Amino acid sequence: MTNPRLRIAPSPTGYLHVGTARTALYNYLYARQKNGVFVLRIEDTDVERSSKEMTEIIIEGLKWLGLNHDEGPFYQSDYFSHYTDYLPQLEKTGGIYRCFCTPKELEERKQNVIAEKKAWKYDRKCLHLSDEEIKENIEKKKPFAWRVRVPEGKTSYDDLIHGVIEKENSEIEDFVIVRSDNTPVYNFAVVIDDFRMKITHVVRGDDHISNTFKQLHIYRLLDATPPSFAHLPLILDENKAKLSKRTGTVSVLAFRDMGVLPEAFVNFIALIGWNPGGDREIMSLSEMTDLFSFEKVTKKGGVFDYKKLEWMNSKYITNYDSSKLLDLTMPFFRSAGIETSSFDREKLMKIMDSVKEKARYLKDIPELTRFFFEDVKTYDEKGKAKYLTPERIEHLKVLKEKLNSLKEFSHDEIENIYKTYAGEKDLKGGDIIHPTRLALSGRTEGPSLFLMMEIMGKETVFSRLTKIIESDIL
RNA sequence: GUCUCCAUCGUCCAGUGGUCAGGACACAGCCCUUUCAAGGCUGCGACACGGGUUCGACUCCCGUUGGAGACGCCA
Repeated sequence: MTNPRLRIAPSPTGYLHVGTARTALYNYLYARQKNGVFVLRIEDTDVERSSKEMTEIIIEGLKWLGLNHDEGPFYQSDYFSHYTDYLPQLEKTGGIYRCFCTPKELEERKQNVIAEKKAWKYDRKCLHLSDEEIKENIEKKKPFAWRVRVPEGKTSYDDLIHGVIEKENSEIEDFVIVRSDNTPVYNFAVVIDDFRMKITHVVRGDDHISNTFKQLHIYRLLDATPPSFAHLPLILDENKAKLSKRTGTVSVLAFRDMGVLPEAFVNFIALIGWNPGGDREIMSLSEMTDLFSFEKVTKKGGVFDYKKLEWMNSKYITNYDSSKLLDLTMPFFRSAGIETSSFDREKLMKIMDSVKEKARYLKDIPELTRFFFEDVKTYDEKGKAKYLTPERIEHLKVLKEKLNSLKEFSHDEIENIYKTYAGEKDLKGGDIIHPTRLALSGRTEGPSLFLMMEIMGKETVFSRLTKIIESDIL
């Protein structure tokens, strides 16, 4: 067998949906694993709802995730004529027919049927038109759509995830493939595209299972071998309904903008509906590529658990390369209004390292590190009462003197001063550490104090200590 | 309403006839500690129900119930 060809075919809706991202991921993993080709195709046959910007957002999202495509992007709207080119061929088979019913007529008949509490399906009115009637309608230039005539019998296929799925043809209506304005409908465009692009595996959401039966009939009329299908379980919201814009964050780029690392996001969504077996959870894209298989994809829809994403993201941040982390965090400093230019890169990386394991999102980092960059303006109220007692400020005075004698203002040296002083005065470390931290950062929590002092440097440490010692802050 | 899919802790997954039903997130407690985190330990917590098949069912079959999805000249 030749190398597989897979595709992701999003419709430009203004954002890259989390579900689409995961579908893209599984397509990508399989294509890469089998040395296949991953195609990007934009399904914009609904011209009114599509735009260039929307398409770019999707491409940007895919790029952020690192799911690079090999071919495309192709735009369905560029190929409108291709679809209708197949019409004569299809007509010859007798498998399609013209439908002159107007949307309005259809709607009326549909309502009548529903009123009787019956299931609506196209009533085949136009299938029974005589040749003369058809001719007459055409001469009168009455607009028409093309419908597929679904034959008697059953339609079935072997889904890579669900196994054999079967449906009575009587349950499938004669569906439209070309609108009366001569544009193709989704189900038709998809089949023609997949056929022309020689797609071998169609991997998409569960919600397309019912479309699959219709598409199978088009393949039949085309006399083409259908691709393999894999229908993925849906990603659900807390209410176990299909994740939608209404019920949760659905845009992939929104996660980027809150400071989720792409690797963490990919890892997380991969695990909704798939697992290589066993207890493995943290995996890179290339590891997943080796491990992926459709057999291991779950059938059950999975809830998008923000808490677990948060955990996974913090884990990734902790283990991330400091330099890369810094680059990705810069925009967040900017939007937090923090000026970082007075620090060199080495120092900035140290700052990153000091808070790496505390941040859940990149957007947390500016607030976690603000005091490194700006003077302390406010001091934690509770901390002030608790730690900045006169007695403790006395300690700070002495400590400041001792620090002054230091040749090297480093973590270890500073620690030595504090430990020794605490021992001499029979104090607990916290008795001098907490007041110092508060004086230097205005806060009661933060990075390890001695490390913090080393990063800040002697000058800043002294000026901030002085401010506390000399002011009547109490 | 019709059709299709699905069914293990609150959530994400392991499990493919014999397991004390395992891990992770979340939650609770304890430990560590220089605060906050992180980390370590412990706890809480599930095979939807009813029939079969079998020496034996979470695992196989049927049904019930429940949930979801699709029923457009949207994609």
